[in-house]
Amino acid sequence: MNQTVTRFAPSPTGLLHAGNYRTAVFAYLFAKHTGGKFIVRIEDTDAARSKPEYEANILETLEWLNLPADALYRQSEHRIRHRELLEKLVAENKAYVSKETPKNPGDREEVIRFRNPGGDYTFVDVIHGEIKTNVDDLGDFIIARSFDEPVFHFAVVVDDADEGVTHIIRGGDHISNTARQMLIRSALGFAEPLYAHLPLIMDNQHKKLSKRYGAKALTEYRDMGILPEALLNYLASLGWNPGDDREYLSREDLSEAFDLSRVQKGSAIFDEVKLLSVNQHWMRELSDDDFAKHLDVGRTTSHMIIQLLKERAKSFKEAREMLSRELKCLFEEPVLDRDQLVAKEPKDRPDMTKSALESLSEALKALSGGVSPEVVKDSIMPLADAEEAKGKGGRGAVLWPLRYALSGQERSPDPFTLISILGIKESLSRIEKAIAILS
RNA sequence: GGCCCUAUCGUCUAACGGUUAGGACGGAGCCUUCUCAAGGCUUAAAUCAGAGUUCGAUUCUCUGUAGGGUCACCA
Repeated sequence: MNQTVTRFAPSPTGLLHAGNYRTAVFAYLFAKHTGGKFIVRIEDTDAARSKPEYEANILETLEWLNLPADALYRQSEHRIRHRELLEKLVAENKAYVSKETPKNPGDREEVIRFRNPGGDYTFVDVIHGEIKTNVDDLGDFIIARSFDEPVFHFAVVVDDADEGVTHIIRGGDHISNTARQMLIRSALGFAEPLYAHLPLIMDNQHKKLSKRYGAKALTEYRDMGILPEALLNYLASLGWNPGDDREYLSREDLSEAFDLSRVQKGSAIFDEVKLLSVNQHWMRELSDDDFAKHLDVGRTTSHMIIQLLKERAKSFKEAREMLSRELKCLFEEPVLDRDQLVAKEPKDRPDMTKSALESLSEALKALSGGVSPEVVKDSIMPLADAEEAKGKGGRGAVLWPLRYALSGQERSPDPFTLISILGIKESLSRIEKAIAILS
């Protein structure tokens, strides 16, 4: 029968954070799961604070997350309708124009107040069950600053009804707004929608995520190289689970499995460490081509280098940093330090390190062209094992100088992989230079 | 402070009223290993407290406690 309609209704008064978009994710997934529509409505009734660049950022982020809206509205486009209904309420004596003494700059001398009948009200929240409130101390609250300037509570009710929203999925911080919106709704004679108030997302101080306390704009996550799949997956897992042990769900998996009945009641803390680990998972799912595209560095990156990055990096930002730090030696010749080059065991025997490098060099000369790490390993390990058998310094007596000669780094990928990536010729040249230092 | 919401490992969470309370991230240890990373194995870690209902409560009820949200001519 009637199709579900959900909406995401952000106000363009700042950059939005994970908490905001988590509600968008849930509203979107619920709509998709039920074969319904997902509406985005920009709540720009506060002309003074609304900014076009914030609206642009919201739309850009939604596109990046790939949460396409079936319809896009701006609340300001509905002024005429709002005015019409405001006048209707006043004509019916359900609201009235009230003389005021302005308290703050910008306050009007005349506003429109709702005639509050008072009493107890109960509504059924899809997630929390029955929630009851007493509406007496709300008084005759303001619903518009003038006939052309409705206030949030009024505009939301009208727009949700006009746009046919069936499920109002929003943050739990709106629970206390629900009663007054129900009052307006029923005065207007609109049908009652279903409410689903999501648990809030908290920062590590256990406070509601907010711009003020440093919550990141979602675009910052994009800029640090988090994949939209990862953010979507992680956001969906905050306050919801698929009912089985799956941790990594694609957009399709999520739309398929998402249901309001498994939404958590308690708030959740946003954990960037876990987000990073989810991101690593999705980075590894990428093809080499897509990985290189996201990596977005000038140089070409081979399959093997991408493998190294997939093993290590949890974000593309981190991957780029690795390319200019521990993996730098793949692209430029390292500067070697003599003391570092000499094997730790046996101690202070540069002569032995030198002869080890010389035998390695000989062994490598037997190879040519493109060699896999396995081939390199096969030709080199016997030398290392022989050293170990002699009991002088173990494999490290051979492998450490080798790896250091190639990388100039205390930490790096293993020497077999390095040789395979660098090629025999370049590797031999680096080993020669290391031998020269020891001579 | 009033009103409202919530309560399982550090974090995200699972568990028809009956489980050795499970998984994931993070931590620790071991294996692998010249280093780093990855991988494999193992491990520590939780039902907020107190009553009640019940043969039996993580689960239902009440009280307390704690945390959070909200109290605008913002949304």
